Amino acid sequence: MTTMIYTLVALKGILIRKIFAIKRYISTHITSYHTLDKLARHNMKDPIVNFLSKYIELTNEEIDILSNQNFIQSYKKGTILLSEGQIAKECYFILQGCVSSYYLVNGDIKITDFFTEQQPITPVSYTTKKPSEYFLECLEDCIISIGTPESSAELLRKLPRLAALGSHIMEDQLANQRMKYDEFIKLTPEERYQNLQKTSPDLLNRVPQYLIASYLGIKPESLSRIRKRLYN
Amino acid sequence: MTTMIYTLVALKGILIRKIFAIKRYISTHITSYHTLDKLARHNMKDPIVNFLSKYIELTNEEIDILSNQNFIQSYKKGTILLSEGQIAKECYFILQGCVSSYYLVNGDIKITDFFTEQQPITPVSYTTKKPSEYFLECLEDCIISIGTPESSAELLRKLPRLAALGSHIMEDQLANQRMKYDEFIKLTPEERYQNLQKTSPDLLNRVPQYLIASYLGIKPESLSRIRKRLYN
DNA sequence: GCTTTTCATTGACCTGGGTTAAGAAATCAA
DNA sequence: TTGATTTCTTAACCCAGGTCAATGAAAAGC
Repeated sequence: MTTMIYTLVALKGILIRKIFAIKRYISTHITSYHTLDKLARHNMKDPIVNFLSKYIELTNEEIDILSNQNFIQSYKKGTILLSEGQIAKECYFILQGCVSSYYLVNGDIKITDFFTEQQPITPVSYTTKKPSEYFLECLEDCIISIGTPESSAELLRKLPRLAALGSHIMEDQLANQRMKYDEFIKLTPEERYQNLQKTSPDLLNRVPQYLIASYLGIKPESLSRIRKRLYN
Repeated sequence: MTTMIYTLVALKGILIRKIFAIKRYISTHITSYHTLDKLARHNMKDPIVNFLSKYIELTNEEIDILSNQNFIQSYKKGTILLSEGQIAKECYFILQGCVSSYYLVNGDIKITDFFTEQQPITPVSYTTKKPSEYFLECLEDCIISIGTPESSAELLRKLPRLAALGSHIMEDQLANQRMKYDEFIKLTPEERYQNLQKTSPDLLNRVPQYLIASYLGIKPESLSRIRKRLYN
């Protein structure tokens, strides 16, 4: 029940119906115009509708309510959204940019996930209220919709129909998590790299290779060798 | 929503209020008395109450309804509950015994999970209605409570209060799955073995070592060497 | 009981990834 | 543009785990 609400938080602030609204926001909050360009390039519009339409159809009224709930933040590349030991007070939905989650074990980084546009991030620490064991860090300048327990409760009060969504989304996340684990078990690092090339080639271009290596469970040098091997 | 119901299926048939009931059942369905002994040894009683009490308190009336819904099956060691390519029509709750889930990749087994007493099994294929990619197999003689979509729907009709449970359980499962993945990423095979010794020493005694090895992501020979290394 | 099959261990050798260190290439800042 | 920093590649060497094969030990079948 709690998580049902919590995952919904991720949806709270997301409704941006026109790209103009985004542009307006950016011009007042962001110095760099890089991000603006990217937004235009990616032809980003109505991210919430895209996301929610996977699960449910929204009435215009509901869309309005959602869009009025927006709390959007922008972060510079390198910003740490959540640190080890800290208790997460927010959850996120990425409108633009890329965020990584990683453990710091014996001084080096172990990437467990990359999150990009239209992905919700619900830190374990957010639901458990215990200190986080991992970090969340912006790998690019980001525009992110923020959710809190209060805001999600309020949203649920206004749109009780969304309650059913929570478990749908949870279901998807569980399936994803299972797939990730199973794939990791089944494949060699080399196969995992090839898999990544197929499933998310974009990541390989926007994320530094040494982070990709970490994500694949190997060292950057090994990834170099694998790439060399594959190109022959 | 669907999974909320589906996970509940796992709870459907579980209510066995007295060990006598189990014994009665066993004596009519199982030839070997091994299992009976084990039940007595493990002091097994009210498994459903144990399990559900983690999430909710049940009234006597509810307990009665649950116990009337029981559909319990026994399986011989080696029985395959679900095969690759098959669409799962049931989900399970283990009353007694041990079940493994594994992929068959290039002819050899990759264990992803062991399930034992009081654990629910909801195959991915059961929720997605697509052919399963992995197997479920009894590693011991098992007594298992079976759930189906129909039975879960019926149960939910009678005990709508249980609906809230679904997402709780899902939440737990998601957290577990995440932990498993993260641990796999962070630890070496040797560390994973030591971890297993700590967290579930029982498994090491009841499951053959070559399956443990597979679960740890290594070959039996390597596990032998690791054990040798650790004992010096 | 005996036989057969399954499981665990050991040894010799191979291989892919880790480690270290150096240099090249790309990115960033001024 | 230039210099500094970050990221990527290469090479040499090491080591844990994989592979193959042989041997025991333990279970399972009959």
